[in-house]
Amino acid sequence: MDVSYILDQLNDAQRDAVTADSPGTLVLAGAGSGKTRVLVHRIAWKIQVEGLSPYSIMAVTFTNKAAREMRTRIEELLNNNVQGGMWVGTFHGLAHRLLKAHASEAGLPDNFQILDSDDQLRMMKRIHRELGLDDARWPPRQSCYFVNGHKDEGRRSAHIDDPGGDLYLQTMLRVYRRYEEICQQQGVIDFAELLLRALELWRDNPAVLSHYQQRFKHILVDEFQDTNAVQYAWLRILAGRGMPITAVGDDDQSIYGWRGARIENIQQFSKDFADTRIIRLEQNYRSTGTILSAANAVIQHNSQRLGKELWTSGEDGDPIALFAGFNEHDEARFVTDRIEELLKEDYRRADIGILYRSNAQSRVLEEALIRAGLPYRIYGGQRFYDRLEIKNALAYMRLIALRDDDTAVERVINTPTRGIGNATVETLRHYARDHQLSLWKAAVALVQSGGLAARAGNALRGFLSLVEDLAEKTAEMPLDEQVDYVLSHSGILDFHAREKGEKGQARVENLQELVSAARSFQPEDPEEDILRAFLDQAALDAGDQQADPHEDSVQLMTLHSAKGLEFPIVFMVGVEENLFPHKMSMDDPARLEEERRLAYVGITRAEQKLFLSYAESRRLHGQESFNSLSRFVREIPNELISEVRINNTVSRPTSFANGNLAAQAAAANGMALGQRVLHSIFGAGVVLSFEGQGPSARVQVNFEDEGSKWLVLQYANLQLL
DNA sequence: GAGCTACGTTTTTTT
DNA sequence: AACGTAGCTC
Repeated sequence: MDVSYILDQLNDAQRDAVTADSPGTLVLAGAGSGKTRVLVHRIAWKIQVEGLSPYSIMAVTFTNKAAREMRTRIEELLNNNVQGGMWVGTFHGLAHRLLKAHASEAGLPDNFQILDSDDQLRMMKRIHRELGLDDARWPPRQSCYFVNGHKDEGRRSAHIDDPGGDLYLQTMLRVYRRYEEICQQQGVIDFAELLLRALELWRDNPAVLSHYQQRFKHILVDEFQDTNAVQYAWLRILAGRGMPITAVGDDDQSIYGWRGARIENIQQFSKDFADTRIIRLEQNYRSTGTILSAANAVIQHNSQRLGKELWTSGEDGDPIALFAGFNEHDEARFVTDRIEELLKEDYRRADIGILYRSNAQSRVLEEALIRAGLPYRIYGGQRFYDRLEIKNALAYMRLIALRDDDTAVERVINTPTRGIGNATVETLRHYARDHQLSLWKAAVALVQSGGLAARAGNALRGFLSLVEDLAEKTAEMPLDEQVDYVLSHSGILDFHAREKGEKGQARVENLQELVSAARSFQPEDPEEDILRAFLDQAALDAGDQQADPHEDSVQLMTLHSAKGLEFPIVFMVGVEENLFPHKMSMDDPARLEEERRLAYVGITRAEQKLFLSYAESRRLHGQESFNSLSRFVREIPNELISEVRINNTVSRPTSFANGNLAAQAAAANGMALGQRVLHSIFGAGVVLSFEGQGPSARVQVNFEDEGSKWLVLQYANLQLL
């Protein structure tokens, strides 16, 4: 068979990585070095050349998007559907699949449900109330961090040492225990639990483990630097007896340490998996030589690296542009001005990415883009399935599937309002706690025993029969009709329609969108209960975060969400000390290195042109701060950078450290930045910037009607207002 | 049950 | 600054 198509068009290192037959293979894939390509071609190689059955291959990713992309590209390359039976999915997705197949061995009910982060937080709030913890002193969110943090490290409450007299640990431990108890009682599991249970399933059931050890002949793991302790242990236990494993990752792009990812895993790999071969992909096909030199220079300042240097056979390209704005508005205006120029040069809006460290920075940029009439799209933000109205609707669906789901009961027992007030719910909670029952069972018991006032009892009975009725009437319906029926008969649709303003309208539209989602939903396994599959998907899949890719628009996102993407033009904004690196990360060397990796990720997103900008003064969270240029920019060699001046001429930077020079110069000339002034011809405006002194002193004024202009102070005759 | 006010929060995000 | 939430009142 001719398999040259698998190796054609690959460079030597890529070819090595695709064909390596070592038991352990660690591919250190630099940014833009063709990582996904190598993974996909390696799978094709295993199937077509080594003769592995797709059934015996497992490929793990972190996001559903990455999993989908891998599937599609395998399909394209192999030109048919030979991937049937292959396990391709996220860690969470595969763990879920495993637990469904072995629910009883894993100690779960057959119809267990997934608790997403929002559900988890609500559950935690209930536990705090039950344990009499004051939310002000004990924030429920912190308890979630505590529980998740320990689960990510593989520790259950029973594994945590006696905290002795430490009140904080004592309390957290009580919360953790109770949380575990309640989840078990209700048959719900959170995201971290999904992974931990899957690990324990294999650890404690040798027969189950051995089944999968015999089945799989090769494991491939994407973004290995993002694995946490439990994911790593899960892979180790499966591959334990010499199953070949390929890990692909980049230690320089590890940016999720704060949520449990352990960069050490990639360093540990060659020690834990026998005869590991390390292959480096260093040739970059994305960026210009200048951009790569900058990226290499920055990342070199990190210790603890496996070592890698990106190179390209392409052009050096343009220097990196650096702009110092007077404040964040000035910075935003620079960005939109530049975008308008670029659009005249044949770039499309979608070619442009604006990257920032924190979400709060987007607002000013958005305002500037709107003012300039530039369509934009923000990545990330709230998931479709996290919206209030959608969660309400899904809560009814969840109750149809599993009545014991307390989170769902709490959410909709009085939504829409049906006269079940707080007092009734509180009685219910007590009864449930005292009798170790779910809220649903407690409600049934209370209604039957008549232990409630007549009005409350009737209202509660109404809720119970509503849910029973929904379940009964929709049992035989196709999924979308079922959703539609639930929306209208639960009263949720009317409830949200009655909300005033555009909010209600938007919510109704989202609910209608939920019906369409149900209509086009295709379960992976047609045998499975479709409602359950739909609910699982809602919990595990973020849905399409980037709505409508058809409209040509500028792309805004955090540096974190930019990982894996690329743009011909990149603006990295807010490159200031305290913001980037973020001040929360500055005193810990390890976290500072993670910030630097984030800078590396940002720089390497750019294909042709990279713009860096910062604001000498920035208002954030209502606080004005004056920050100097980010150390990461100072780590880029000067000759790669050209400083952009406000009048759009370009020159070499004189000094980087002059954070507030303009303000000082202005003050020396009796002006202040931000000062309102009047010009005899141009009218009123605000002083934006200042430079020079004596007869050459120039001032930049943003006039209300004329826009911003540089004027020689001596001749401008400005009147202070 | 709606509307008001006071208060807390605000790094990064997936599953 | 801006937004969400909790708790209060009518």
